[in-house]
Amino acid sequence: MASMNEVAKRAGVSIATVSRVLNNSDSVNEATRLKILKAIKELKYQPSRVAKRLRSKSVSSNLLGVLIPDIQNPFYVDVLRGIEDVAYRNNYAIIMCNYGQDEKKEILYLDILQSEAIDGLIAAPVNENDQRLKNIIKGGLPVVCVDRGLAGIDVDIVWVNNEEGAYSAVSHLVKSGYKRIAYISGLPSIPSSRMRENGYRRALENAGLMDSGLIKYGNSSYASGVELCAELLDMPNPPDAIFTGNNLITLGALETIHKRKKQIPNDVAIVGFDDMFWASSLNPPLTAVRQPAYEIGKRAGELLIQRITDPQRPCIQMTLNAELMIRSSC
Amino acid sequence: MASMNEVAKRAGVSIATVSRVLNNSDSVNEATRLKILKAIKELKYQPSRVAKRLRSKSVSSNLLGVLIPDIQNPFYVDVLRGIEDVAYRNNYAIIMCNYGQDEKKEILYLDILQSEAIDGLIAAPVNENDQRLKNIIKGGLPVVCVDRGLAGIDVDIVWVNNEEGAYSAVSHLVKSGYKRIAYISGLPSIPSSRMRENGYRRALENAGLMDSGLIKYGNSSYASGVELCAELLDMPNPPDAIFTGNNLITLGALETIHKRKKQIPNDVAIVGFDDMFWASSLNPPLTAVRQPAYEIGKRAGELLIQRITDPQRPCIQMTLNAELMIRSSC
DNA sequence: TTTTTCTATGAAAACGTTTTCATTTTTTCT
DNA sequence: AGAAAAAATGAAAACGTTTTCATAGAAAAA
Repeated sequence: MASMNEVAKRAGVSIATVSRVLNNSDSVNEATRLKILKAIKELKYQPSRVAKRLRSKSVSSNLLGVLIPDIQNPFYVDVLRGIEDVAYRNNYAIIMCNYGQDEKKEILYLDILQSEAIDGLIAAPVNENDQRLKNIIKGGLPVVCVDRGLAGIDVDIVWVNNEEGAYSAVSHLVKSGYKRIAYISGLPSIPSSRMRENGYRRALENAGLMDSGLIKYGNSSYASGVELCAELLDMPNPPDAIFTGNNLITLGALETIHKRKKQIPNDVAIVGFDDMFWASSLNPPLTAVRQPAYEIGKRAGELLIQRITDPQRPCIQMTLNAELMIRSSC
Repeated sequence: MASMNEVAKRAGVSIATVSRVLNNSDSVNEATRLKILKAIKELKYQPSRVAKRLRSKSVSSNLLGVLIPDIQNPFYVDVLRGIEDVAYRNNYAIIMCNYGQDEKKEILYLDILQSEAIDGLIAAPVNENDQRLKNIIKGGLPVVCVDRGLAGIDVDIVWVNNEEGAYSAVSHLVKSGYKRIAYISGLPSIPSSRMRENGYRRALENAGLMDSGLIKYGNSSYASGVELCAELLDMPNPPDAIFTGNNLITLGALETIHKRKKQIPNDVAIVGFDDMFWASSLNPPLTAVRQPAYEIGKRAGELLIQRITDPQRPCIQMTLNAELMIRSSC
């Protein structure tokens, strides 16, 4: 790879001038500009983003970090797509960090990201007390949270109204006549799990149907959906409907229900948090709370780039709408 | 962030010595080693991966590129997971590049990756003649291909036997008595699309059932599955079974079939290339050719790290097994 | 014409490492 | 004891940029 030095030599100028035309930061004579451009083309010169990043904290080095708990969850894949679209449009590359809801791994990734001198970070933190991330934010790195907030610190965030989304889903079950409505929760340490539980509780308490014995807490995984759904179905008095706390839990629960040859919604109804684009091809077509995942990612990306260019901008909490997609699983 | 200089000062040594204990590359007195370690701890010093990368081409700077055509395709998500697992275990960070099967975007990402001075690259190239990628390989960057090969150049690759996988799937349809078996292909410029078509043809020719009018070519997307399946169903003499070229096409085709209230497999059977972990919860449980996607990623990651440490190692073509998962969609 | 202001450019420092080379001190060998 | 070898360390260059500072010449103002 040709370096700036070689370009400078070939054009018969100093690297300073080359840098100037590259960033057209300063006045340079048109003739020399052309010479330099020519040399650049001839040498197929590509500036080193690494050197640029090392040299100047001030100027953007065009690297973003994305820290997510579970790439296997289609929700985060869509968020990532949204981020990637805006990143690419702005010539940012993305370091993707999938920490698997493992706090140790999250910390290590945060260290790596700092060490890589990223310009900004989009993160769904392991929980709302994530001290390491808070410190990083205090340290001045532009950060936007997605899906999960951070307690006691001002930070940009893009998410949906989880409580409201859960409330509408469970209310819909209530209206449909279900009486024993269970909730398979994700990790309670994750704020969204608790917000969704709150919505679930509110709906059931309004209807006088609340029964804490019908709440199962898991670790947000597919496997947890499989197992906890089995536990529910094994109860002496099993639920007649299940509200699942996320995508993967939903698919796990479906797996169990089908394995047991139960009919949906006759034997047991199900509505999930998180829609999937193939939800209408599931058996049966799944009723689900749709989060605008792609848009969450896109908005987060936009906010981040804004913050990078203007670190003083006041923080924004952007709450998008969650929408109940009614199909035939309840 | 503390730099090596500050550590050196606090420990009362030169940066050279600090570097030496960090990489324990050279003999250093135990007492000074301890002093330095203490200073590092006190300052919470983290070496800059950027500076490291800039300085030494020779030593690994622990950054990998992953270039994939479509992050929305669950197959690539699993491949990515596999890569990420081994990358993380080896302290590599990953720059994720999702080029959306867009050649321009792929080239731009390749430029960026070079400019970021990555240590190695795992790529599913846009097609087998990808000149830019070939040049990069010739330039000496360690590269491993996944899922898609490269013509006329020796390169590590991990994939499955697409021809064989397709053959077994279509043979199964034949054995089940279907006579008019269609194929919805992905982009023909992608080698795997053609390999799968070859397997499809071989199975049908063996059975004397080949009819080129039953092949539809699309762009590998969900939307293409939706549309081309509709075209097939609209034929005066529609197929009684459909073999779909990938994950997304399968889901798109299912969507169309359901929208038209056709019964699977009575009205039309379907078997897809690419399994999904929720395939048994689809309507009906989907028969599909399973690629060991996670393992493909994992193996590719391992091969890449091997190649980074030993660039001379002869190239390996690793062909994993594709397995037909028989469920009830045919 | 003389002074002042621009315009155009280069030299050199800085970013944070690794690595080579040189030097001093210590150890080991005759 | 003297020579040779080994151990421990530092100075400085290098990686490829950006950016500050200085300066020469040209244009504009006096």
